[in-house]
Amino acid sequence: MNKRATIGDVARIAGVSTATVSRAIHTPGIVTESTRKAVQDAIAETGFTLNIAARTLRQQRANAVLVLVPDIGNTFFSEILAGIEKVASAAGQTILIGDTAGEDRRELAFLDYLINGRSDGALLLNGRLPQAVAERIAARRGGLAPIVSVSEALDPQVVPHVGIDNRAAADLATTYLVERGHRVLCHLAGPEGNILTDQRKSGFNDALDRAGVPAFHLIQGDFTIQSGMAAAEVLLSLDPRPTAVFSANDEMAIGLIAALAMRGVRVPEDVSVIGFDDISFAQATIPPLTTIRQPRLEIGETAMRTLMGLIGAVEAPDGPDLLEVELMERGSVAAI
Amino acid sequence: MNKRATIGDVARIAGVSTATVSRAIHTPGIVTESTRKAVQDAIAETGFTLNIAARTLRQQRANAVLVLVPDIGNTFFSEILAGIEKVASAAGQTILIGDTAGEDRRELAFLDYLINGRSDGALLLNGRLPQAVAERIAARRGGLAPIVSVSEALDPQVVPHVGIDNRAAADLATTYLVERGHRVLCHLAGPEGNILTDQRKSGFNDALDRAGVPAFHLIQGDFTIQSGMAAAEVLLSLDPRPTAVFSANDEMAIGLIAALAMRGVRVPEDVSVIGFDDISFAQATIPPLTTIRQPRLEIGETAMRTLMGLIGAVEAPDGPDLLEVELMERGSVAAI
DNA sequence: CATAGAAATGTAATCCTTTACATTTCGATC
DNA sequence: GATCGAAATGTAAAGGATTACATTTCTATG
Repeated sequence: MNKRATIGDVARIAGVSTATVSRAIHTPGIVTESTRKAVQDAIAETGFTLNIAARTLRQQRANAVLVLVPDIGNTFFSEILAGIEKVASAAGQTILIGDTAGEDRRELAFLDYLINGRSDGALLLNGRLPQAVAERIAARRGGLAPIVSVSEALDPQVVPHVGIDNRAAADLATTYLVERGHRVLCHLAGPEGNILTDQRKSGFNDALDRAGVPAFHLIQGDFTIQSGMAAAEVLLSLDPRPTAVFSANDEMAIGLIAALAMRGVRVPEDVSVIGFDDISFAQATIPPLTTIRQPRLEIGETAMRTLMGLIGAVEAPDGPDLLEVELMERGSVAAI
Repeated sequence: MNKRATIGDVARIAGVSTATVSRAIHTPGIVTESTRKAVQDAIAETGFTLNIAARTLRQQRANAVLVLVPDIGNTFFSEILAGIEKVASAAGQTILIGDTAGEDRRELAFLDYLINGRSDGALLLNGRLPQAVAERIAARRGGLAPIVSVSEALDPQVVPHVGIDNRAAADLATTYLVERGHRVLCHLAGPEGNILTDQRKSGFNDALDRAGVPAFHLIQGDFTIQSGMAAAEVLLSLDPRPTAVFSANDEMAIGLIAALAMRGVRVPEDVSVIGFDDISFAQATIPPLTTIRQPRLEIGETAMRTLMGLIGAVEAPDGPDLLEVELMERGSVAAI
């Protein structure tokens, strides 16, 4: 490949100045038709592409946003990412995906992108904002930091948030079980210290309180298939034995159902299971998993729009930042 | 947030030149101990971070590589990405993940990163190299283009490739079925025109040829859960009815097993199923899925190392570029 | 102590684009 | 055709780091 063409090369060939080339590219409306044509031809001839680094340096704006994901392998995040990308690419923004793998060190390394000019803003799907960054935000004068938390809220919530009402959604799931006659319930919860765990747990409790159902159990998981499988044994040892389980996510529900099947316990005949998220594998369990669907695509889209509003790329959207969930009735819950 | 500190601010405070600051940061060995200390203090005082755009512009190198994924939601890719990231971050390289969503337009937009200076190289997980880019590579004089195809090979293979021997792995899976007495086999294949489909199909055929097993069926899927579910009906209508199915990936196998269960067909008693990939959900099917495990983490690591060799960031690794698979015996295949 | 050579540091050019400001060109109007 | 205002274009500075080359400082040796 030859040396890359610069805007200067294009200018020379088109017989105009570099300023005009830049204008012909970005604001074609303000140059003469013939100039535009000449520049276009010169670009085609040279195969010119804008040097992004030079633009970023000059504009002091990267036109890129960072998306921090705790685990890119978690299918739950993928559709949110799709929503983010959809809005981003339509707005000419690049997204940089950072997989923190749950490590603080990596979180910080990625959030550095905010100050080293690599990105203009960040979307946090990891439910955490390192102390150092939070302080920086607090110290910031004028305007919100260009950060939006998505799906998993922050505590304290120092930046805008887009997601669902987890408490209400958990209440919905639990009430669904209660309405079908279940009186001994179990909640397969997420890891301790996680805000989603707390919110869903509290929705579960609220629903039982309201229904006047006193007996329930809690099993602590960590959102993985494995922990769902491990929960099966605990569940079967419970007394009184629960007739229904509300799992805080689908992965654990899927693991639980598989482990129960291995032990000869039938779902939903012996025990009903309802999940949370509606990941794609939820429809391929045996039986298909009844679960709470999160509007993931929409969450991603809304979050990205909100962030762009913060950055000033577009005016802030006025839609809701808590989106509606949907209960997907499939085959894993039976009435008693 | 105050105006960002530049290397000039640091230099002034430390009482040295910008050149020395740069050296203190990148090659601390060549500055005096006291100078290094002064610079470090000044950096701490100002909260200075390198402006990446300026560095990229000056060095003509982005220290970033593009990873093109057809669908980030596919769990298969996540662990490969983890391997890539592991090697990348250890080498100070940033990875830019591009989800092409199978769209040519997006592929091209992302590959533009190679020429607009946003990335120094690309890892292709999508099995495709747009014609325009292939031509550019062919026209390139001196050295290989900084592109490596991963997992899914290119046709023609114009750049280095890292993955597994798909033909041999499919042969392994099929032979496993034959050895367990199955004589009427079915291959649930991937989408037409996909190189993985062809390679796995040919491994399936080879194994049957060698074993002298003539009867087999082919069902065309598209690697999705849905297509696996749809395959169940076709499978049951086949005559003679296959006793075992080799699915070209786990998603389809999982869909197939679920759909068979709905129809009251038992796995593995009535029909055996073997998958391919060993995604995390493979251990939570009922029964747990016997499958071919790809060393995804290792594939990602090797690919990234190979790419860095091409870029010149490190010397090229001399390891194999076709890695070993492993047959995971679980519960979905029975002997006849 | 003079001096050579090595080590440390400094100076200033360079990477490429955008954009404020200056200048030219054009068309319309009197 | 002179003049004015608008439209189009040009000039050159700025953005922040790296690095080739130049210079200074240090160390060791005769």
